Amino acid sequence: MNNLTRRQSQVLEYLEQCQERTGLAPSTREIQEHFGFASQTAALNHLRALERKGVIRRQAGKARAVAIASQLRREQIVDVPVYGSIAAGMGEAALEQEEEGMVSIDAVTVGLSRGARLFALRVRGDSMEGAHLTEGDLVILEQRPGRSGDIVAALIDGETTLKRLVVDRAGAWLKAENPRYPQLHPMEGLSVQGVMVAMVRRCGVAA
Amino acid sequence: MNNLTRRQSQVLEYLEQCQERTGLAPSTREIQEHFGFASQTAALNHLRALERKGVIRRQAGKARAVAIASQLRREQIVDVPVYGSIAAGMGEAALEQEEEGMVSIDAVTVGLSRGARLFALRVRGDSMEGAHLTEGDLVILEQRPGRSGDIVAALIDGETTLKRLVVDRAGAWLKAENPRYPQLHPMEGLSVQGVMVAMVRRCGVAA
DNA sequence: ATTATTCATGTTCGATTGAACAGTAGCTTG
DNA sequence: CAAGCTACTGTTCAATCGAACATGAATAAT
Repeated sequence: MNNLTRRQSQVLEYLEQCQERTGLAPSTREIQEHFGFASQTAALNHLRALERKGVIRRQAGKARAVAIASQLRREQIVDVPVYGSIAAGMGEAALEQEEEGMVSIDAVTVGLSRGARLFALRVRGDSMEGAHLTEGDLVILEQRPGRSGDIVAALIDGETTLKRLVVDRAGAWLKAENPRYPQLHPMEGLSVQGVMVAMVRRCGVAA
Repeated sequence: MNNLTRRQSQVLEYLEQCQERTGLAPSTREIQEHFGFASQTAALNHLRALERKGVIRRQAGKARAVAIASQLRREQIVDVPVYGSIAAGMGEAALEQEEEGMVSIDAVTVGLSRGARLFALRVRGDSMEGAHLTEGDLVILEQRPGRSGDIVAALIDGETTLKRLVVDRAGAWLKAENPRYPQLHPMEGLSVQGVMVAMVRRCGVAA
């Protein structure tokens, strides 16, 4: 795969750098200037060599028409906003506000359709330990109605928590995946804010 | 944020579409043709409007110099190759071959430095349940020597497994985070293939 | 020794392209 | 009703830019 000459690697690296910084591919003359070539043809030849080796793709005649193959092959990436840990009284409006950061991940590995409204919450406490969720885990949820057995972020009697949703003859209620926590049967109402579709854990110094 | 007119949204959508398909921003004349404008100025004005509203960034005079702001703000994204589940006798060479797919995730949320050599493995079995890892979880590992307490993929007596690394007076050994599994004390040697730095779980129909 | 490849210079050509200028029309706001 | 914004048309200009051609030199492969 890496049968590139030193110069070609340098040019490729410069291309990646440009696209990360400016979102834009450089023109042949910009490449020329960056490497101190006396001729623009030198840059053009390197681009042609990289294209021949399949590392980049170009479109004849068009300006700055350089795309890095590895980034095109990549699956679509979704940006998921992270709202703090689960807070009481979190409504639709509140979701828009308390943005804490972003997670970007490719759509395929988390198995979600583009267009789905997503958000993420950080797990607090150990009430879902039985479902292998622990303090600090980042749960990605989709805003849609939940089915029995789903892990959901739900608003129950004015407070929002992450629990497993159970629907049976007794109606809908929430079950903590930890024997030390009680089942939650709604007094007034239960509204599902989102259904867990994926999870990301970051291991710091110690897991 | 979304104080865009209908046309402006359409143009923005077209820009995103172009960059996803070709990795390239369209020229004003391509925008003109796509929307059936009779004048190229119409496209240019829409770009100017989008820039004024902060949705895109442009560079005066340069061809196709359109970058979508939300994608520039995004953190660097790393591509991690996924090798199947943990197989026996997996060496450096084997790593290069049995590629199964790719995970793309932003570098910040998994907390890893760019340049680190990364790979991912799918967890098989329940020997690490105590560390909240379960069947099907995708563990992201960095190729570097492990420290005591790290969860590592290690080659021990010719077989590779995912376990917690413990280094004490008795030397280095592996500990399963599940009381039903034995501790692994190496007979011949123990070589750490990678240290767990993050984990991604995908929830299918049922979690 | 010959050939191919890489890396480079110097120049020219024509197409692509952003930008500017001069208008027209509809629609909303004060 | 004037002012301002959106949404265009039609035209011109000059800078940008890819591409081609001629040429040369160093290195690796055959």
